[in-house]
Amino acid sequence: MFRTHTCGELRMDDTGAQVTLAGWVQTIRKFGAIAFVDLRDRYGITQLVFNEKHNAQLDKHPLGREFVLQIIGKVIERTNKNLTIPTGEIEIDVDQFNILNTSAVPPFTIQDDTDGGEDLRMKYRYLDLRRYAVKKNLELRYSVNRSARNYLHEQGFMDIETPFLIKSTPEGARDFVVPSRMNQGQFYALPQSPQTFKQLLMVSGYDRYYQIVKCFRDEDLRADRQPEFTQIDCEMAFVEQEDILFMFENLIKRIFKDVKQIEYTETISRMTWEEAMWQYGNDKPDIRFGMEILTLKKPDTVFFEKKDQSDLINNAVFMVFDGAESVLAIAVPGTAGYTRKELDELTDWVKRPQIGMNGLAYIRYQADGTLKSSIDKFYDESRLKLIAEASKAKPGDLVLILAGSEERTRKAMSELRLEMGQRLGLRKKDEFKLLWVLDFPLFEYAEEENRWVARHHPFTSPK
RNA sequence: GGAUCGGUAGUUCAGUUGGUUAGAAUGCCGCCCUGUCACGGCGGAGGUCGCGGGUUCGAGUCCCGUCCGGUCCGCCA
Repeated sequence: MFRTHTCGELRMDDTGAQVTLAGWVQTIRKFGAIAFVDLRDRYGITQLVFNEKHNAQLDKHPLGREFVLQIIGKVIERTNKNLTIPTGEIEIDVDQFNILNTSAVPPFTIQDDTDGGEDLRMKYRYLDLRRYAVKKNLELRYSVNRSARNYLHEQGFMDIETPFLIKSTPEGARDFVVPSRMNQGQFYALPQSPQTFKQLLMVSGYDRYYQIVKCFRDEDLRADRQPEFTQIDCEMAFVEQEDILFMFENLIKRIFKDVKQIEYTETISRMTWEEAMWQYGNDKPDIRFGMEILTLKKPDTVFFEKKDQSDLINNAVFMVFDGAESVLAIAVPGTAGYTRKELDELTDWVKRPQIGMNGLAYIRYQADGTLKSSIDKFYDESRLKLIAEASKAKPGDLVLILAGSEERTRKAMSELRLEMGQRLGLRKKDEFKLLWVLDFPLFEYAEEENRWVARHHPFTSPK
């Protein structure tokens, strides 16, 4: 047998057994005549012990990191146990070893906290994939995939493959294109999603379809966005909105349960796209903390139906607010004591090109109930108090105000809110809250056309 | 396409106002070490400071150009 066990499975119960292992050399620790070698494979790490009897062979063929070895030896109990790894109570007293392949010195360390930058790790992807942290990510992905497939299968969904070389079906993004050999000068497009095919399937009566499928969009990258990505694509026929929400709410809960052993029992809360943008300036808001946005001013043209509170800031002859399309505020709890230096630093933060604001106004709602602000010249204390209270500030809180164009200001305020939430430790990594943002367009009856028409939000509205 | 930050040892980075021989950590090599597991100790090698031009007595440092990479905007949903 090439190997009798993996490098992750031997335990105290196996002591005394003769085993054959194969794997990669993780590290070598030499002590005069004896040497410890950590042997790694996909399943774990097992410590090997080499001693004097191997010296002659090792002098001739020294080992190095990432050499591939096959060894035969006996499982023995360690005198010094390492309880931080599952195989840490045993080691292999090596009898014979065979160098299957040597290795050049790797350009970065094969460890969780590798010293390699991203570029280098991508260049040597086959080395990066050996790292535990990367392996963990692939395992997580596989686990989510399996859980979703199991659930959808149980719910009667059918996995149906759809073509990749297709006729261009414009969806908004640029198509990736593949030249056709048979039809010179003509091209296939790669699908931006299986949209038209799944509609075809619905028409044909395949009323529950799913596919975990690659999609291609020839657009520029972002840190969290790639031109090629995978989505869980589903379609149901003969259903209402509630049926769909129920089905996929349970899909998400199932994935959390299968993958992370987390029972998410509460009903997933819901919010319309409009509410999300109004309260948080973001279509994927972090609702683990408050600090909701107060709209002091908004342009008439904007999508929102709610009214702004412009009466709170009007008639002050303050050009920054008067000349701005939108004025937004948030109340940051317990930070009225921020020093001038801290506020200047925050101002610089919103002026960064990534945020792109011209400045930041603030109101300190001090613990004693008095108010101080950077806009004292334009608003007396009673008006400041009205603004602060409209933003739900309490004594001890700090109100931050941004002004500018609607789109940029709302986006900047969303970023500022997240940043302040981060600084105050309100965005706890181990806490999560699921939320439906229902961004499906609302429908309106158009008299003149005698039909229902979708009221799109800005992202899907035609140019 | 635009803005912005970066590029120095195998790797991750520091390098002051332009000034002597460009440093640290880690990795690598050698010697020592029989219980390590981030082993330890001693010693050593390792540099086209992305590239091209300019300013200067003198450039890793300043200026111009160019290439590459990150982030954001545009774009995408």
